[in-house]
Amino acid sequence: MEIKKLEDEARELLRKEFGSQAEGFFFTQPPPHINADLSSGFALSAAKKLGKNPSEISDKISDILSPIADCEKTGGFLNFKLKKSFFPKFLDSFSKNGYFSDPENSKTKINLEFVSANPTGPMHLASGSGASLGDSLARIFSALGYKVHKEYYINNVGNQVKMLGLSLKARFLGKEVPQEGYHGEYLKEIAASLPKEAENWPDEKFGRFAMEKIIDSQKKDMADFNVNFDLWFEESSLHERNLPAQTLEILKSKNMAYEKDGAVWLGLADSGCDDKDRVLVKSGGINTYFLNDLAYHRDKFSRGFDKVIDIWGADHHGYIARMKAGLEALGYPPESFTVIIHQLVSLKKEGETVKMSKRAGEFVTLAQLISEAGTDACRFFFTMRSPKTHLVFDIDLAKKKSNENPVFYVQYVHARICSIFENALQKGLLDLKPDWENYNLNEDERKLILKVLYMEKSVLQAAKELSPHHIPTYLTELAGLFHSFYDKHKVADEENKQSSAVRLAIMSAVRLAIKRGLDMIGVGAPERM
RNA sequence: GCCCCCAUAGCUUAAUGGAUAAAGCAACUGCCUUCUAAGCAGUUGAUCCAGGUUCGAUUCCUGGUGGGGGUACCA
Repeated sequence: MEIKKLEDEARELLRKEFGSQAEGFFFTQPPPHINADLSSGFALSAAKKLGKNPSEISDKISDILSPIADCEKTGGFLNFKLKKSFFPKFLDSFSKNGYFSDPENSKTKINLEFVSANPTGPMHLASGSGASLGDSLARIFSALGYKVHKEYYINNVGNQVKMLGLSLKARFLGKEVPQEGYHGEYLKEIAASLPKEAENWPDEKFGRFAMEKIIDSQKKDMADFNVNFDLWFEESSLHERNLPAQTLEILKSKNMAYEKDGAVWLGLADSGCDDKDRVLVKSGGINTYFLNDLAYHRDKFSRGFDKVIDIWGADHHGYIARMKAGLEALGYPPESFTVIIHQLVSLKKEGETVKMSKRAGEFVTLAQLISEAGTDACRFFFTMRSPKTHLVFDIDLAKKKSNENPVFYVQYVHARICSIFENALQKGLLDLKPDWENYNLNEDERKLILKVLYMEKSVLQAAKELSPHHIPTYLTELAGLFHSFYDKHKVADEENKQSSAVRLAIMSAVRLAIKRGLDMIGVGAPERM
């Protein structure tokens, strides 16, 4: 990552003058009206701490960094122009595989759990939102060199399975589905696929049958959505290994758990970790979901992950304090467990906001959405938004006017550049070597290269904030620059081999940036559109 | 009641405390004999309110207003 290298170099040089304050130095992208390659507000921000005036600091920096770039003061800001030799060096470096990868990161093993929808019905919009977020984050972390493991938790034990079985049985027998059962149409279809001898089945077998069918369809949905998990973890495997009971023993041995009113509680209120104590085992002797969840997360840590990240919908945010506190009680440092909350998706259909509830049976499934709008458009649409935004998904817009989705604007760049290279091949321009020393980049060429250079900022920011939306934002900006460039400048031009060679090198980098960016959000880069 | 999230253009959304707030859609005006018009160039248009911190606030803090979510011996 070349900006990072430049910053490291700069800090090294600045350390002699500014000591540890130099660590706060970094480059930013200059605003559009400033004609520069890199900017820094360091002189302004460090002035107070250093006890010097910004102008004085700027002069020093300008001197010190002159081996790297030419510096100019504008107000309190420093604006740099990179040396000519930087550009071919950067393009070459960018073209290498693993450009964003840092060997240091490969030491960190990350477990990312997301979606984990209940196996009681088809996936719907919220699952799509969680899947886009989780999978994109995993891809971004991988690109940065981290070891990432994607996991899906299947809650295949408990009362909901029983209810599912009873609901299926009722459908099978043509009877009324229980009030608190599952009323969706999908159980009718599953009932139709039951064998005849099912009339003699015990209730549990109906539950298992329904769940298997549903899990299969969920796996298919995820595959269709370009999301592939490393592990589909079944809750039942926790119980087979007696892990919840072991977890409870550990908590008891640490004097964190106590009995009251016939139930077992985890003491959290006294420590201030949570606002009240929470039940681990109900008075009937049944584990709460909380205890099973603690056991599950203990299992994740025992598999050797340094960082465990969960992605939950906003309706579970009240659960965070409890989980964090519980894991801390089990001895895991708080920073090793992170929960990302993504806001709920509401649905707009024919101008009205539709409430989604599985039990009411009224929802738009992910499968429907994929078949109507396409995986690429859906994933781009979901990933464009920050997880914090309360997304209103307009289903009619997604269906009817899918070509308004910016994903096509970005993909079109890839297709167009592929076309340019085909054209260049026909004209025999592909073997030309750019003569960088004798070529002066025009403003548009320079801007385009710089935009590719700045891609690392977006990738790093997405990873740091656990927010992949910086990638689509970046890609849309890069696409804008490209389309404008394309319209203005001919790339494969037999009349001008010198510029052709340089521009083809630039196009190659732009195409790669688009390809890598789309790949980070699980979207395809078509060669033709 | 208490806790969490959000409020930017007509709509959907961007903007590590920085410089003239950025896109898409919608509306309007132009541009295909030239590497794909799923495109380009241009016009109109925005930071909920009141204080505070700061050289500098859309961004941080406090208090409002409005929306969403949570406050289970449910899963």
